Amino acid sequence: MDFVKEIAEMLAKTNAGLTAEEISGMIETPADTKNGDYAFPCFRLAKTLRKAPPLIAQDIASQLEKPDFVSDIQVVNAYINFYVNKTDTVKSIISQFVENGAAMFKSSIGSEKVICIDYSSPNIAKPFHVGHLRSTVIGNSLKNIYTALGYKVVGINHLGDWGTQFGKLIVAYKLWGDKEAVERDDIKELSRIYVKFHQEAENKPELNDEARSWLVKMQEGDKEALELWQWFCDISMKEFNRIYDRLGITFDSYAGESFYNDKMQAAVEEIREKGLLTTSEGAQIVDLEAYNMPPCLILRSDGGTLYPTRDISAAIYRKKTYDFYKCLYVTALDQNLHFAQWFKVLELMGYSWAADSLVHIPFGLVSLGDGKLSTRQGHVVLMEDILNQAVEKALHIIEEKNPDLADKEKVAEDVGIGAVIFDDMFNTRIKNIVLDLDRMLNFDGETGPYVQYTHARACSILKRAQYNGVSSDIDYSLISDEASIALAKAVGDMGAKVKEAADKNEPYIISRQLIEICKQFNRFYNTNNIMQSEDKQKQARLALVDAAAAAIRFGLALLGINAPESM
RNA sequence: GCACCCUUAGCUUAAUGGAUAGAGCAUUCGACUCCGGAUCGGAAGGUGAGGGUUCGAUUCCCUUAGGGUGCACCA
Repeated sequence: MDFVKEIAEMLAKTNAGLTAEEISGMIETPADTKNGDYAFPCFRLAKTLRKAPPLIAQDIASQLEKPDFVSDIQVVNAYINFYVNKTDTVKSIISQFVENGAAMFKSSIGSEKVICIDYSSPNIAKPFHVGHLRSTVIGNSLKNIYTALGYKVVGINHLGDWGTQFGKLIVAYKLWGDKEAVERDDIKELSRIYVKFHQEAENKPELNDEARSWLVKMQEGDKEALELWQWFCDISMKEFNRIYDRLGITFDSYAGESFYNDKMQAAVEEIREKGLLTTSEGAQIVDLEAYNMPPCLILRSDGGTLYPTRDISAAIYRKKTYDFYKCLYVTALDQNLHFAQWFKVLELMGYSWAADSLVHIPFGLVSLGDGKLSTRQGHVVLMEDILNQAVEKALHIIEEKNPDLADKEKVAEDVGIGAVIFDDMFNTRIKNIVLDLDRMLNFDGETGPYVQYTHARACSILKRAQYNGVSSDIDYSLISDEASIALAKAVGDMGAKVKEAADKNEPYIISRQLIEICKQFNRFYNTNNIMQSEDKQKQARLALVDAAAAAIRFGLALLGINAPESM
């Protein structure tokens, strides 16, 4: 039963002068349950009804006839507060779970519309460092969230597999590289010589010229250049895949920058044909002064392509290939201007879809506290090191608290990595993050391990009770204490939170709801002894535990975090 | 210089324009002879500044201070 709808229809019959839909949008859920389950604020009616809001509330309330599912209606100042019967609240949630299982948190509102999500997109031949974590996990979570809402999602890893860094790398490899060392230490060795290149190039600018000429050779299809390029790509992908495997992340497309090499010319021609291209300081640009933005550079003065050229080509290609409803770009906030510029260029090209279907999903900067991460200066923290430390700590805690646990390594992996992922998506994306290992590896309070622990507890009860599925005849009236009701409501809210997370493109909405469910579960757990309750009541409580565990598992899965049954 | 983002408790932060600004960490006091103490309960600690719009502003607008970022041939 949709309580909001029922209440709205009831209110629409009074002299409030609003339709049920309008009222529906005005109904609030009070932060404090003392104020009821639903509330209707009457402030806005003051203008049309020409009366003080508290009097309006009194007046409207007096016209209401209390339906069965409402236990009480109270007027507090300008609010009309509705209290839903506890049994009806619990029943409406658990019966949904009995009927649909975790599918109750999903939806089909996406109706199979296609959403492309461009995320992770690391640069080949550079180490996968903590700076790549955010795009990777946020993008992956959005993919899961949209999928749960019935969208068809295409996850795209737009690899940085072309460009000047390869020219530099080839020069560096030819000067200081060692095949065996590269094969042994793979990307670390590549990274070492890449950093060395930048150090040496400061005093020997001719190295940069050499790098450019190698890039030209790559573009001309030179055999040696392309073989080295392919080799670097293979080495990098091996490392990236190792990390993606650990994070449980997959992609539907790996079409990166090199994929668009033969597609950019057409895009450039199209921009030129549409009369948008002008020459400035030797380069080909699209002037955006009319939109209060600096010009968008399309071609370098030497004719080379640039970042916007590639993104424009890719967007056109993706629209043609996938006919997306939306295309999301999960990249750092500092690329704001870049996206605004090339989105505008596409719009000026006459692609009307560009304005509302291309969306930049920015997130805040990750720093070490003493400056920006920089591959060139070798100032990085490797993703793998962070993951290893987290897993190591998890294993240590398991040895301490639960030494007899089966599959310790696997569980430590789930918990350690869960902690890192959860920490990254606990707050709004836009916040800058100063890397703080103590915080990331803290397993107490509002953290991933807390959520996993709560889930393990719930599983443990179900296991002890030899619970196998809910029976259909549950006496919902046996669940009536405040903690149980609050837990049921937190579980029941998960579906709406998934929609909210998609609307805002904010996975933290899911993290926060998980914390809410767990908090309520632990409160419920501490105030009700489930195993020792009388049989009928035990059955009802077990159903609630089952629903809570399913909701937690579902939410963690949306974030890309595993939920072990014991830990 | 121009543009974008951020500012809430010692720290990290939440709040579709609504009721007493909600949490976690740290600090401190407590809680199973009982389902997992990676837990739970309590205490203490508050919106950078100034205007405006509104019945009502942490939220919207303007000014201002502090911090971060971007702005031509890197991505």
